[in-house]
Amino acid sequence: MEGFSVRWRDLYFNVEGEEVVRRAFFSRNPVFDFKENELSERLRRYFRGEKVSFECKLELDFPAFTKRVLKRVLEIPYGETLTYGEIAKELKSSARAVARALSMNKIAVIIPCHRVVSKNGLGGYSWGVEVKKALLRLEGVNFP
DNA sequence: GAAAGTAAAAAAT
DNA sequence: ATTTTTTACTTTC
Repeated sequence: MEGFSVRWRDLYFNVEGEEVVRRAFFSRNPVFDFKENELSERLRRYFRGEKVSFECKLELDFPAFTKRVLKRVLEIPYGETLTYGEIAKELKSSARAVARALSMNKIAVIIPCHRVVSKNGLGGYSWGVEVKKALLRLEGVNFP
């Protein structure tokens, strides 16, 4: 299996896939060899707190609605957040459906689903809300 | 096709 | 501040 892992605090961020990103997720231990490429370099800078954007090909093998949600989330700029409801309104859907679509996101950070929060509260995150909070703080967003 | 299951939001209490 | 509708989309019968 090809990919790379970069360390961030006490976690490892793993990206699976070379040309096309298949998955990206956090884990306690590295699951790939440390291989450098352009994307890993950007991620390293991102985790250092630099404002970087990721342009890479993603494998989105999802139903139509889910893809629309993910594509919209991809456009949220660094350091900004939207609520599930706001996205739902744009897509003429409901907050609950948007949340469900996001929960299928296999590609953390690169698809910035951590920038989607609930209206009063934080919402959820597949790799734990602590990670979500840490990512938001890294981008300069404050949370109670 | 129907019903359950959501990482939500608004309304009601 | 907690509880109860309302909500729409995927998944799984």
